[in-house]
Amino acid sequence: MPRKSDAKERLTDAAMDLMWENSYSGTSVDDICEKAGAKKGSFYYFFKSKSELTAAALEADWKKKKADMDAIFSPTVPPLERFERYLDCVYEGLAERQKQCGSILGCPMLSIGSEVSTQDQVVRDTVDRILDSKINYFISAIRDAHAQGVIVAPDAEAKARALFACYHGTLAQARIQNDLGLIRNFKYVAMDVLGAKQTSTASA
Amino acid sequence: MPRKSDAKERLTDAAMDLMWENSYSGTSVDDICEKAGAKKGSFYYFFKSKSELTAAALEADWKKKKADMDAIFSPTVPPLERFERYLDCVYEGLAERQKQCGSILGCPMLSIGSEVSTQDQVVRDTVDRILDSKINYFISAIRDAHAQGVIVAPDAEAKARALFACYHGTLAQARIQNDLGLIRNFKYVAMDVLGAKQTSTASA
DNA sequence: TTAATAGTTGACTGATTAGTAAACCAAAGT
DNA sequence: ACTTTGGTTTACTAATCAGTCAACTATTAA
Repeated sequence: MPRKSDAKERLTDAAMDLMWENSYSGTSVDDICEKAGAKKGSFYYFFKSKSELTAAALEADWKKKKADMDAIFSPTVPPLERFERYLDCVYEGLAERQKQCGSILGCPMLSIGSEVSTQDQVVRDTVDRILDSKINYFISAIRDAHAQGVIVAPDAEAKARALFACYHGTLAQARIQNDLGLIRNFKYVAMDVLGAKQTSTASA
Repeated sequence: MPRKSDAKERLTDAAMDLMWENSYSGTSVDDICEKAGAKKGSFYYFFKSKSELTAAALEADWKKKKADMDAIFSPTVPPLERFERYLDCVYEGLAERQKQCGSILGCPMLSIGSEVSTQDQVVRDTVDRILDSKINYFISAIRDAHAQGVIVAPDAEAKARALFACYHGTLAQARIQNDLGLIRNFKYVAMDVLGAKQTSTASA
């Protein structure tokens, strides 16, 4: 067997990075190749189109994040604390990224998904499926919280969808206004939406 | 004075239409010109760049919508009913548009704003300002509702921001999933987020 | 009627776009 | 040593991109 390469991973990483910061249409194959330190020939050796690379990049990104989510949303941690930890984690990540590029970037899944939804069925389906996986963390945490009587949410799925929407809307606004404070504050908004009595972290 | 033209308006209309359905980067000046029935020379006679045209298009779009919002959020209508009417109106608009192009398009301000935020300061500022105007309708409706004792929201602005985020998040998800039902259902989610006891329209 | 004004047109850059194809190269198995 | 496998590289399309410019034309006020 001949030499093996990590160029494929470098390409998906570069793609995620650029598309997160800019956008799908605003990121060219040449940009991706340059950032990945690969030539265009290599790009099309691994992927048959920009669309397919994007789907692969989103998938790879999710795979990494999923591991963290599994830990954060572990049934061993109290349900409302799962949200607190998750939101802290998101905050940290976005704050870190802001230091590098100067901007709050929001949720790549939502930005990219929203952009391509009318134009690229392959990418859209990928995003759709990933978001669907993601919301399940919310649903079971809410179900557990309800079962433990710490919130009232007979329809856990509906509540999860509301929170999910609120979360994504906040990230989008934080991106537009480049305001990290919106995300910092969201922990309290989330508890309010969930109808939780104030927990360890006090609200304003 | 020589002949006067409506080409400028045709161009901003076409731009909004295309960018709403697709995206900023995904919409070319040539596309806009073709849809508007104008030549590129005319485009650059009226606007000095694609970026400036976009800002003008968003501004013109907002000017039209603002008139409707003023009517819907009139202090003469009961505060919670303002939201119901507004959300019905949004629903109608998106459903209509879906018939034409087959897709739920969400909120153009948010999609475009989110896309260009890291790349185009002129457009970003425009979006930022418009969103800021828009949230004021929410704030005063919530303030009125609180004053009338129909909801409990001592911090009207915070509540408005939460609802605003939830609203935008829902529109974005509806776009990604191409699911009008999310918007249909949002009226009830909104009332829940506001903490309103069930009004005329019953919830699920 | 004429000249200034307001807008239109088409032909043109030069850069960038996604994608292709063939030559090339390095390692590992035989 | 040599061939197969897995990957890289260079050079290339043909289309599209934002933006320019000079020539043209329709209107109207004087």
